Amino acid sequence: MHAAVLSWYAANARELPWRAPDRTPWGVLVSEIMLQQTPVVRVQPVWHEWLRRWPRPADLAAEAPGEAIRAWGRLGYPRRALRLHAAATAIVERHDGAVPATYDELIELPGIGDYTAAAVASFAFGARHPVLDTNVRRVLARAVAGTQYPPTAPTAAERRRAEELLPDEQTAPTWAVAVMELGALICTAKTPRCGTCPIATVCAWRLAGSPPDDGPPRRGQPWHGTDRQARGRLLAVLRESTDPVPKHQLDTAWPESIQRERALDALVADGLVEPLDGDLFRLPTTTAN
DNA sequence: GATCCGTGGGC
DNA sequence: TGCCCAAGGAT
Repeated sequence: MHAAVLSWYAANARELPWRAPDRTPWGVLVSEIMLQQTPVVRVQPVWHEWLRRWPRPADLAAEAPGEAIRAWGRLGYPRRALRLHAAATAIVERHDGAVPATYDELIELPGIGDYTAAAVASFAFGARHPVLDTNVRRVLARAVAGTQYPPTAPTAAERRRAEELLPDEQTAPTWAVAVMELGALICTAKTPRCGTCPIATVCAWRLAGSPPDDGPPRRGQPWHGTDRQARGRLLAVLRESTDPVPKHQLDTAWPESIQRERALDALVADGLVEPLDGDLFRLPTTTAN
């Protein structure tokens, strides 16, 4: 299975800037945060702008956190921008401005969990570490476990599987990115392209006749009318303005007042919005808390 | 462990 | 047309 996946990757890998030979660990870290729950096509232009503007962690750390939120644009989940700014600050304070190379150091940074720590250690520093993202989990669920989808949350069995499949340190990072790419391009969630899959002949799910998922139905999250939508509307107004925005202008962004106030309070509590005297609001100029 | 947290494209 | 999904993390 390894040889088939690795040769497929060598022939089919997308050319992405965070995979280029001249990439930096910082560029890899920024890409991993941006790619959390956000498709590659939307990340690319923003990534270029960030790396042009803030080529090193210290460059971002020197900015107001609100600038990170503004430059985040419409990637979604803007808390990621805030945490990336906090991570840059921590990198300057704890690591002399250099992105740390080990999983244990990386996972201590804000906004970096198991996946991102493993991915940065692996892709930026060549470490041997299981990288369990949604793509890898789906590929292993099908190819090895024989199920259409992985469990809702990563399990010990999945980790053991990923560990067992991990090749030597020389190959581990390429293996990780290759399986991810296979999941992204071929072994997709909805309509897998089994006809062009390099491991279709050994895929347990395929060999079992591609049985449908027998787990509980995966529930989609509601959107219209939610606090999340309201927060998005409010923050969009603030991103558009470099000047403080009067509250009555925010009121036009969401019609329902109770929910609007709750969302605005939550944004302030999260440190994404800074309240000023005189019913004015803006993106944060200083770190909250 | 369940919830919450944005956004937009594809089918 | 909605619904599903996209390199998760924090609480």
